[in-house]
Amino acid sequence: MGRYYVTVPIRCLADDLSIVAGMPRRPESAPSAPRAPAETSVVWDRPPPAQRRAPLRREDIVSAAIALADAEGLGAITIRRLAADLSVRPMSVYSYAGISSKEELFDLMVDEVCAELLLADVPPDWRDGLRMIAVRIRESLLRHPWWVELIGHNVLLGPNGTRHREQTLAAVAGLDLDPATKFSIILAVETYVVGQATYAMDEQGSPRIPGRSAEQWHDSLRHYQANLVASGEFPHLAAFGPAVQSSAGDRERTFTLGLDWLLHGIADTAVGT
Amino acid sequence: MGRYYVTVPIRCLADDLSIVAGMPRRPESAPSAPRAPAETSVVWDRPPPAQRRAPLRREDIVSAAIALADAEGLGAITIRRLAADLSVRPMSVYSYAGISSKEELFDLMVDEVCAELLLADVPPDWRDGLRMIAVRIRESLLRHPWWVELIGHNVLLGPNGTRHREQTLAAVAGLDLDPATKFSIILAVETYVVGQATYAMDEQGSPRIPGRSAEQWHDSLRHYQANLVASGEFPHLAAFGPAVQSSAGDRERTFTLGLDWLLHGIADTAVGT
DNA sequence: ACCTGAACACCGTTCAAGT
DNA sequence: ACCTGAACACCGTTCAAGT
Repeated sequence: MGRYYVTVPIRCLADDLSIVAGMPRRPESAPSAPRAPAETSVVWDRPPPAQRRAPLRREDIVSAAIALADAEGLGAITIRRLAADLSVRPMSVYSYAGISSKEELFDLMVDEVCAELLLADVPPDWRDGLRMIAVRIRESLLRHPWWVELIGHNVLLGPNGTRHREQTLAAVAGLDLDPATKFSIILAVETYVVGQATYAMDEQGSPRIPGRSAEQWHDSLRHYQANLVASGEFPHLAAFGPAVQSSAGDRERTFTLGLDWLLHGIADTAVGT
Repeated sequence: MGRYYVTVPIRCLADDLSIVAGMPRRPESAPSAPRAPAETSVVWDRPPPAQRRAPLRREDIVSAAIALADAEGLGAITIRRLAADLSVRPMSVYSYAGISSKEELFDLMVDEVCAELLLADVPPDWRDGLRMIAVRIRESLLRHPWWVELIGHNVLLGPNGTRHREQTLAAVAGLDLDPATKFSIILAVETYVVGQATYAMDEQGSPRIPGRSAEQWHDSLRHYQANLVASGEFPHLAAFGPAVQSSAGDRERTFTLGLDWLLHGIADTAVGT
């Protein structure tokens, strides 16, 4: 909780806080109480009716969903949980967000994150441009790990996703290549980034056995691996030692190395620069 | 249904069929009927009790789960559905598979798929080896699209996953580089493949609006994109035309191109060959 | 001891009823 | 017309009861 808050866009955070701070219309599900229990008290005893909050906007719901997914993972996103966070009934999430399924909420979340990818200026040099875009994507993926899970199923072609694609095309526009090859270049870079982020995910495995913690599970896995290596059937694995798990710094170094290799290969083979 | 059957390993298919062909112990949930309704008929009228099938083995359950996921997607995998397919009660899936959560079933499925990655011989040339491994991973990912969804969360370090890693390490063992760089090379190639497969997934989007088909949804998306392009705000996107969606052949060409770029970059920058 | 029926605490979504 | 309460048809998993 709060782990990613530092890096979440200010706007999202502000929206979310305003929601939390706003007077919830129905803090817990009071069984549709009558307007005012006039018989049981004097008016002065009763607090004034809560300021009827302005109706939820779609962006409020999307921001809250992103904050929830950042903090507790995609699995925590439930229409009912989201509704509770927003002090609203479940079905209101559908009507206020204007979605007709949970999947469409995910679409909105993905496109919102795509806004983080947009550059103020696209560098003139294609390598600088692609590198900058790649780094941006990586940062957003690490900031919103749930995006990795959605990226295969939730297309990136909402308004912000389209703007991002336009910028990526702009980055390679100057190259003297046919469109198909340009497109391959873009895809090669973007898929590389997505793959790196995907692999980075499995560091934070969820527990397999309900009672035990993720930490215990990782210990068991390490133990299992050590036994395998000790069997002697895995000489190359043994040569690498148990230092295979990597720190965040290692992962960034590996990412940069691979990106350089890829860009170098493109420059040398496709572009000829 | 049957869409991937051609490419599913023979063993899986055979296992699954034998299960289907085997006499289901309880075809539909008879409300725990008494052993033999002796009063209503003569023995000769009653069929002999179904041959008590040998207890399910873990591999039967895993094979059935893989076949189900191949045919209907990861979302179709439900303990209850799987139990029904195997003519068994839900809780029996847990006991016979020896799992303590659905997540562990996924772990077993992933490791089973890892067996498809193993090479009979690792080519001596590092580039040949990595290319062959990359192609193998890609083929398995396309054959089992659900694997893409699991790859971030379900570690690849079961018995078969470990064998696969050993082979990948063997492929680069001959290089005169420090272990960390070798590991970066492996990760760069594997993550590239995973990323390519991830992007290939979003061709087959699931429907967003319950009533409508996925086809209708894609049409709407195309229409939306066309409108965006028509607005004139996306000159580079417009220059590419609507031919952005790609055939399977295009995707394979893009994959191969990018893999060549990456391997070339590695050879030129890291290896110096 | 192994296995499992019934129950529990959830889901997303439908739909009829409210305003 | 917009909004939503209650209901429906599911989940994964617990746990006590069966064998």
